[in-house]
Amino acid sequence: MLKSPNFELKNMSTISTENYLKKIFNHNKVFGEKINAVKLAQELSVSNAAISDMAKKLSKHGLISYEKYKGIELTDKGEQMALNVIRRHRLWELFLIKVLNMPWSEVHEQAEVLEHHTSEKLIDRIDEFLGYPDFDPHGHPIPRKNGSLPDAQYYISLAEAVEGSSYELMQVDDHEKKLISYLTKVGFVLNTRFVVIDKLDFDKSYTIKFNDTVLSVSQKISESLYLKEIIEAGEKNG
Amino acid sequence: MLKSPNFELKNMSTISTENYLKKIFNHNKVFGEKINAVKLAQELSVSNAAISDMAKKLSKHGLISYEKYKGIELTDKGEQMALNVIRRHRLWELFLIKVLNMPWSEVHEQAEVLEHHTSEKLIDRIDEFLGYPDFDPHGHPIPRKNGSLPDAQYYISLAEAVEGSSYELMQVDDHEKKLISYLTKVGFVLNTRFVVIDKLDFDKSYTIKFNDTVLSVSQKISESLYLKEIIEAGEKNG
DNA sequence: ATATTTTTTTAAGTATGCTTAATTTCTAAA
DNA sequence: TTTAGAAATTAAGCATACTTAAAAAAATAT
Ligand SMILES: [Mn+2]
Ligand SMILES: [Mn+2]
Ligand SMILES: [Mn+2]
Ligand SMILES: [Mn+2]
Repeated sequence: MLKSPNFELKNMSTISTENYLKKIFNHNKVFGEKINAVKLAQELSVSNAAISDMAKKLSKHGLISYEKYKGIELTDKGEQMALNVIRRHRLWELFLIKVLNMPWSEVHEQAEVLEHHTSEKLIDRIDEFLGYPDFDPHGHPIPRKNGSLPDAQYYISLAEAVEGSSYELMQVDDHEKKLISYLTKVGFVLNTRFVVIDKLDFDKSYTIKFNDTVLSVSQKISESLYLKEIIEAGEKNG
Repeated sequence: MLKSPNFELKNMSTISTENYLKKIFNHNKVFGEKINAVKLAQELSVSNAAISDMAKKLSKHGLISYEKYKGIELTDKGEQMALNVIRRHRLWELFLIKVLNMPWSEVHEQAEVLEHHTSEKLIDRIDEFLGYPDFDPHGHPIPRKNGSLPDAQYYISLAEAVEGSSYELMQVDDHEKKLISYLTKVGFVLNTRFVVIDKLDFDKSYTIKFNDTVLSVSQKISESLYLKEIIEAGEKNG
């Protein structure tokens, strides 16, 4: 009997593949289109050659469909796997913050690791412990056990906010550790309600007020903060 | 400038090395002597050649001292690393059981993975959450952050117990998932108090009674159960 | 239609951590 | 003290997941 050839269709769930699937999924979610190979390489900080290799493997295992020069897309199977990793990631994030009081700024990094090392039974326990939550601490929806996603909430970014209106901070991009540290330090955390006092054309910065704090927010930061407008009692939407 | 040679003295903390260090430490703890290479290979289910390779690496990094044909021993540095892994393992076990209600029988396996993927900050939070416990759910001491070990408690195994005496179940070997499932099923869990009713010379099995349950325990199982004798009020030890 | 640029693949090589098979080194028993 | 048998090492190879450099393929611009 011959030695088995390069690789048969086994598990195919490694840390690397899980991270590839997640990136492909997220790009599609955010931009509504397939990710192309060069972009994926940049996002994952690997060479184009690495993408080429990996794309072959993922295709062979039926996790992506890849037409070269056209982009990479998840199959249903690949999407289910991606959702599962994202589920583990977001449940961990919430758990680390809510239960273990880890700082908001450190939680993403640790979840990025734990997401690959968590059995189904363990993640179910965490889910149960948290009361089957729908959103993670950054406001992102947590995929359910069955693979469905809670209704996405479409927030506007602070960069789209209007002077004089009131908002609640609902979501923050979680990949910039320093940003999250900063927001925590100044007390501008999730669910904080604030008013936009001023919008400076000069540098596109915003001046906002929450509690008794007046804060100037640069354009760059304003693009990472997502808000829900607060309609005051008595006002009518329309 | 030349490409860096085979390997410089970098981190040297990988899943593999952590598991090697743990095994070396535990053997020494249990048997009071260095582990020899062949034994280590068996324990880790790898070939002797793999041990040879890895022993070279661990030595080069100052984590073990290895005299061939004489055995492998941890250096102080290696021992601190081992204790750290064991700390993470045991804290996770306790956390998974106490906080997340995972079944006793599944906890070891999951901890075996998580121990390699837990930042210092996270494990400190878990430690704090649990109130800086001294013992894990199998009765084993949990190394402290500073590397010290709570005073080991020396229990006797059921195989050494005496007919007619009362005991409390204090510790169970955690590597046999099936054993732990079984004990849980029959209700013979940690801290159960029981009386040894009978000791059969025929097959070295024990008959014990706890609550209203009478249980026959085979020799093999009896060797994995560790007990503390209960001195009844009024009795005197001596 | 042809040329340029971008995208993609191939080829060769690295590191980790294993394997089996062959060989060497050492211990211990006769 | 020779020697059989452990114990340990070396050699060659595999799998994963990367790298750089070179080549090929397709898209785009002229
Ligand atoms: Mn995150
Ligand atoms: Mn990750
Ligand atoms: Mn354990
Ligand atoms: Mn382990």
